[in-house]
Amino acid sequence: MSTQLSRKEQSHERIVEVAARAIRRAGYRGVGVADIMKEAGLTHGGFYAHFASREALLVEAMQEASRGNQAELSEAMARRMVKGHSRFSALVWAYLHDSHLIRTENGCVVAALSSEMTRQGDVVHQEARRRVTYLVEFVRSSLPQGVDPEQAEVVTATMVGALQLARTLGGTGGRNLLVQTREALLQKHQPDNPH
Amino acid sequence: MSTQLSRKEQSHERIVEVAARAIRRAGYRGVGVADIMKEAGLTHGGFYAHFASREALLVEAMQEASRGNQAELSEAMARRMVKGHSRFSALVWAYLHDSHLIRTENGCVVAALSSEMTRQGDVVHQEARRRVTYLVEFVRSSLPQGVDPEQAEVVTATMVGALQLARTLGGTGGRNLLVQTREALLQKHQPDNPH
DNA sequence: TGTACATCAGTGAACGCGCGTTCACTGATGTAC
DNA sequence: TGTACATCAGTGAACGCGCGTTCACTGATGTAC
Repeated sequence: MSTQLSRKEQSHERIVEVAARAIRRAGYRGVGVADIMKEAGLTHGGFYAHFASREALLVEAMQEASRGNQAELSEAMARRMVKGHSRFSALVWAYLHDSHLIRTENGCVVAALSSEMTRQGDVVHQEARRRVTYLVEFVRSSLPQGVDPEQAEVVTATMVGALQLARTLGGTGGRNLLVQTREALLQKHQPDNPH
Repeated sequence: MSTQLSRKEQSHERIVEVAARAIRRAGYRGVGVADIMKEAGLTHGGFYAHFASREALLVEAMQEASRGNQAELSEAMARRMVKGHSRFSALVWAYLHDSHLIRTENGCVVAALSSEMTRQGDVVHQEARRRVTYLVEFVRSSLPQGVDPEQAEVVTATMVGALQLARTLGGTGGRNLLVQTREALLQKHQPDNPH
């Protein structure tokens, strides 16, 4: 597994990781070729030895962001499940945690970009569809037993929407919105067991 | 009420109406000074006789978009209420109607822009907060009697999120997501009366 | 072990284009007498 | 009613800047013998 990465592969990975953060912090438009390369410790001229176009980077950045966030979510959920939370409760608390109000660059790529997704070129939009589907399936796999699996779409929409509205409101209003959303989701899908 | 508008005021209104559609179709970045002026039948040079800056136009465009969409929503709801729908059912059907999957330029400005709102300058972000609050209050005023008014935030988040995910998915997947969201909202908040 | 050459990753200047903003000017409308 | 002038809305050229993309070149690493 300890695959040796060539110098070029290391650079490539570094660029994608930087872009995966930038795309969630600043949106599609906030990802500039020169800025990304600079933050990765390189100069912009070398970019096209790594990617066919800026769009190609955006696609890789979305994949990397999704992968990274999924890993963080899973870890945070595992910590909560150890403490007795159900998988669903752990998901709701991890996804709608107050920390995501400010630190968007490590957060959910769908929540960070959803209203811009339909305005991108074909390849980016197609990757966006995959990221949405992936998130919905992750939510589905975390629903409590006995809950209709078709609820996954609605739960996902609620969490994504709540995060966005809370971020826009910010401050107390934003935190309150998260509180209410967590309570509503947990009450609806496991009313007897708050954990 | 039939206020006579001066020639300049008429132009101003036309520009804002064009921008209110453009901002929902193409996002903040999709609103270019030259394009908007052209679509309003003017040339770009005259822009700064109407607005202090592009940002000032964005603020007015958001207000106009919100006002216009609110009017359309209310009309659509009234038509459904005449047919026996409850106010809440009418809201859910009007807001999550399939037609909003494609025609975004007349749709909800919050759904069209939410993931970009936090990345705008202060004045635009501030107006965005107002638009979110306004939408939440509209939803609150449409909740069925007996439902906790604090559910307004969650319902709004669900509707906004669902519209965005459905738009990204598009086609059958998008329409299915809307169907499931409508059913879930109606079942949760008025389980006995499907209307 | 050392030398000559090829390959490779990255550099930095330059190009072209779009876009927000400015400004001197024009043509139409309104006003004074 | 007509003439002279002022005001006003809009025009279009130009400026400056950012940004995606290209390309000739450099310096380091790897390879052949």
